[in-house]
Amino acid sequence: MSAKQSSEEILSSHKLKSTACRKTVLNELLESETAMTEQEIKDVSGNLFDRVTFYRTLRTLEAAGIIHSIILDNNQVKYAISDMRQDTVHSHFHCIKCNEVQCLNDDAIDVKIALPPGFKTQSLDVMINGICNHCN
Amino acid sequence: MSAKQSSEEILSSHKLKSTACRKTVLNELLESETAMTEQEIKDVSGNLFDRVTFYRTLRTLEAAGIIHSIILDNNQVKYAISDMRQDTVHSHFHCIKCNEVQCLNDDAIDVKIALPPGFKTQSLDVMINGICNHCN
DNA sequence: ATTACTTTTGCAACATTGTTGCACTTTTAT
DNA sequence: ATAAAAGTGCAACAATGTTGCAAAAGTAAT
Ligand SMILES: [Mn+2]
Ligand SMILES: [Mn+2]
Ligand SMILES: [Zn+2]
Ligand SMILES: [Zn+2]
Repeated sequence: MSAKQSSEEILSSHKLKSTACRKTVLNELLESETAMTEQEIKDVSGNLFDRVTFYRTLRTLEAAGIIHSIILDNNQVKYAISDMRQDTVHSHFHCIKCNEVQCLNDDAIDVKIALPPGFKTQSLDVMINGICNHCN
Repeated sequence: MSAKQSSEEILSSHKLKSTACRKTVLNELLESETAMTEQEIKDVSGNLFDRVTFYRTLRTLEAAGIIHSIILDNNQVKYAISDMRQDTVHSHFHCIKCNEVQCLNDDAIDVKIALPPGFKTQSLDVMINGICNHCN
């Protein structure tokens, strides 16, 4: 809610050390309108770090709940900043033309489930594939 | 619909050659209640084929629309037989306890979407994570 | 500022999976 | 049975995931 936090603030509020790689990744994701692949983040930030460091940074940020990963049909993995609220349903839009992915406002989606007896829902992911506003 | 087709019938109806690997994969998936990983199919069928052949077989069957792949959070890929009807929305249940995945009857799910202007939906995937009837 | 402690990083190394080219084998239609 | 078309196994390489370990950097106390 309210003003956008800085990467430093985010890291310290999660009790994570403020390191160059973490700040870089966070800054790129904070600026980006859409979810980014590891490679895309590396490309725009200048490939400054070892790939293992990058890998571990993404794992750390994800484990802390700061970012989340989105897996696409084509096995591509994209990352996006998580907003604070932990909804049961989270949804993404994937443009089949430009391949961009963006998190959707969760109350844009209303899902009703009628599961067979014995099944219990815990969380719900929705992936909408289609054409985005830019490509339309 | 109605009686279950044999793997040979399925293959010929899609104008695909009837080969040992394809029949094996199809038979395993036809028998299975739940979606299977490539490794699981190999394991139960005795690892008779080269991994490249297996890989290509899965691609071929998927391209033909005979099977479809389901990608999980943990980057695992599972495969399941596709039924004939091509619905816009397809949903899966993923048990977080036993890791089994199954296709859901699509009319068990009702999704209402309110996308921002300019966005057009083409297809919709729903992944329900929870506890399955066996693990409950 | 220096020190001591904790965490992160880079590098090597290895596993798994995806992917292609090519020669050989199998399937399918004549 | 023969020939054309398609599939298979193998080698080879790319991309990604994953761990151990010693060096480097961050953090907090002196
Ligand atoms: Mn998201
Ligand atoms: Mn399915
Ligand atoms: Zn687009
Ligand atoms: Zn289960």
